[in-house]
Amino acid sequence: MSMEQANSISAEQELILQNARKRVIASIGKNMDLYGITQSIGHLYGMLFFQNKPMTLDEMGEAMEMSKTSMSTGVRTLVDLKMVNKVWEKGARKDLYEVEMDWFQTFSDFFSLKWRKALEINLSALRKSKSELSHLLQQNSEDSQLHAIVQVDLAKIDEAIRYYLWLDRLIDAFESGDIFNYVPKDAPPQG
Amino acid sequence: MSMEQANSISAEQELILQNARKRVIASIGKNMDLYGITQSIGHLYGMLFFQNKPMTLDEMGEAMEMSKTSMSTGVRTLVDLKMVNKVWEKGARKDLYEVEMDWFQTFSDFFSLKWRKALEINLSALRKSKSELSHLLQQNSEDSQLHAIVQVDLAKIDEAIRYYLWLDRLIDAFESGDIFNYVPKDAPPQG
DNA sequence: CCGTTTGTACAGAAAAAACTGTACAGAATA
DNA sequence: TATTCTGTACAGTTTTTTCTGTACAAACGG
Repeated sequence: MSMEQANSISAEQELILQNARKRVIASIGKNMDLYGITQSIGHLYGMLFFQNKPMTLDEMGEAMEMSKTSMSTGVRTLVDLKMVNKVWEKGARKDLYEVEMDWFQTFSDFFSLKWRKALEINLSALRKSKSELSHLLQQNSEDSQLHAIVQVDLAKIDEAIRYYLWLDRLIDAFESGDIFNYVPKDAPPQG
Repeated sequence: MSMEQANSISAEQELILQNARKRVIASIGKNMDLYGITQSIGHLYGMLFFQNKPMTLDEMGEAMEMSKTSMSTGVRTLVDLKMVNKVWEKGARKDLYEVEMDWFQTFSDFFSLKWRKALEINLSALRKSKSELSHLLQQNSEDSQLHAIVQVDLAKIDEAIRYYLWLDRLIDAFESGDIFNYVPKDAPPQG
């Protein structure tokens, strides 16, 4: 993988710089699966992270030694996750992309997008099932045998709903930035 | 997938109950990829969730219509994530497993395990690279050309470290339970 | 309006992962 | 100790995902 760099520094210095970058890029790329992202897309992200100017698909393909098609799909995934932004430049023929450098924001956006979506789907299923089971009990209110069985499921469902409502408020705290009132961006002086 | 259930309720009632369960199980299974878990393991988890007693590998295999080998590896993944607990029962020949029903705990454990691990690896890489680049600057303190280039990378690395230190404290808040002081498990009465 | 250029859809190839059956080591039982 | 039983390692198969090259539609330039 070759990177843009003014050749105004010595080859030895360049090597040290590139090694320092490579270590971070590899580390980021490997751990990006937490975001549901492929290792190679994670690598692309890491590479973009150290780029000091927006990049085109062709440039990415060259840097990653991969096809432009892969860069297109990869960068779209990153844009969807708001980890990378499309940049507008006057009279630019090609699309340009750069990473969102505010990682606090990236973290919040990721949770808003992915976790909230999962939460909503699960909550919806839980409520629908809860409703059905409640109905079942209502319509057989004298059947204590049935009651005993269904009540166990209902209790589990209620507890699950309780958890998801909490998760919803947690994500709210991320979205609003309130979380930084509780856990400040910078550690308060210890004492 | 067949489930244990005393046949003390009518077939019609049984059907309603099973459908209510299936909906929730399918929903949970689908969204479990956020935990880096395969859909079928997610399905296994959901199935276990509605089981009212600990289960053996053979029972799981029958319920999931899958091989015991898959159950073995699947349940181990879930145990590693602390989503499922191994249960000891007097004189039981086979291993027994049941889901951890405290989802607040499950959430915290997941972040402790996965996110903290990623955090530590990345932080380590960042610090190593930071150290190397700082050295490089120190040893060429008069080279303003080099300084300009490396300083940009160092600024990015410092900001990334700042983010990870915050994430570390956030996970601390999950682990200690402090997070529930900020975002209570139950919504306070609105007003 | 015609000729380029750019990003992506799509189909096929390559790579990775999930799943299974067999075989076996270690634990439990007698 | 011998016997039975349970969980998992491993190799092979199937399924899924990733990646690429080609082809083309939309955008842009002249």
